[in-house]
Amino acid sequence: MADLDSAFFAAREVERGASWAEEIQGEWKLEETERSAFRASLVSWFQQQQRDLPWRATRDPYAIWLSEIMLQQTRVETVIPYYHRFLERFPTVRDLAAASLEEVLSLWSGLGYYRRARMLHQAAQVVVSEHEGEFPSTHKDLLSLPGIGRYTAGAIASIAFSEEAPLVDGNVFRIFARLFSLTDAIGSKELERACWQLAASLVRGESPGDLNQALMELGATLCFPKKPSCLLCPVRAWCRSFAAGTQAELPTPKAPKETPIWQVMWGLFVEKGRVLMIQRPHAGLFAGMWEFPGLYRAGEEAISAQEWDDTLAEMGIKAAIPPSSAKPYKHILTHRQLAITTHTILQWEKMEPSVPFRWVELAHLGELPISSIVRRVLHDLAADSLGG
DNA sequence: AACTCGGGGCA
DNA sequence: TGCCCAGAGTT
Repeated sequence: MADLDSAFFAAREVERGASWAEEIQGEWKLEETERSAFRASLVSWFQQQQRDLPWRATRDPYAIWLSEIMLQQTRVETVIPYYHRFLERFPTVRDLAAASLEEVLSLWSGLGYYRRARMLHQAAQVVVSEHEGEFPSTHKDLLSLPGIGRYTAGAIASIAFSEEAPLVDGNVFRIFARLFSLTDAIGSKELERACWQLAASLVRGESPGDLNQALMELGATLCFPKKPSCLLCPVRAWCRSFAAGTQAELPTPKAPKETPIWQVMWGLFVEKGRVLMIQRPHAGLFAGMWEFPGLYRAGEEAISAQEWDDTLAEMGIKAAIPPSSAKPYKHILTHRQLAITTHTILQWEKMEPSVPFRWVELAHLGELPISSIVRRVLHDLAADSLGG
């Protein structure tokens, strides 16, 4: 394949790409002719090859905003069904602002990073109360909304309002690292500064939204983290790491972080086809989401019967029989691993929960804000209850 | 600057 | 299993 690459790729193009990249690395400055040629190649490719994604069929800033919030740290394929459900239920920002937080969290259920849904809801209410329902149209005003940071403001401003606002996401970090052979690690201040500066220098010109989306599209469809498809790349003539054959080694990965193990024990209190659920605090992990009475604790060793009893007693619950029918689950998060044990409990002595609680029918539990792992446990419980 | 915050898809 | 994904807010 390396031979095919070199045969396919003209030496003249390599030299041209290398000199352009050196110039960038030296002074963060490009000749406008080179910049224009790069933009033209990239945007032309994007306009011909772009994927048919739902949020590209609209010019509604509200819909574009919704898609960008959902796409934060979340893959396109995961977002698509959520995007359709949200727009169907909340066609306008006023509909979203008028909804309850619980309903918004319920529709967000399973998508993760639930603070996004809270801030989405808050931002919708700000748009209605302070902007008369008209979505802010400038990068500066967008930044002031909850949940809209540097990237999302750039995305909405450029895509929905054609503002020359730069944007850098995970794709763009990777592309610039390869294009300019930037060896600083992902997550480093040096790489971040360099990439935002490069993005700002490139977004000048016509169709800034297409330029920004083209960069991300390139990362998503060709410039993969592993095994990039350089033969199909519209801008490989400018790619310094392709010329050097080092594209597979970039970007430099960040040092892996530890993911400590947490023990979780949940009691599935079942009565008449219903299960007892409690609501988590409105901040922190799974904020405001519903789950089961129990406890979380850091560490490798299993939760003891004493810890279990004490925790349940504080909640105002006392089981009549010790936990039995233990069922283990493993749930991996970005920054911790949950070793979960569930116990189905059919009898109890005391049931006066001191925290927000509900008895939820196993038959229909789609209305409740729950995490993905809680959904899985409930699904298993329903299957076990109905099956035997 | 480091940490917190989900979940899933893929080699 | 490890990596990483159209990041933002808090400390």
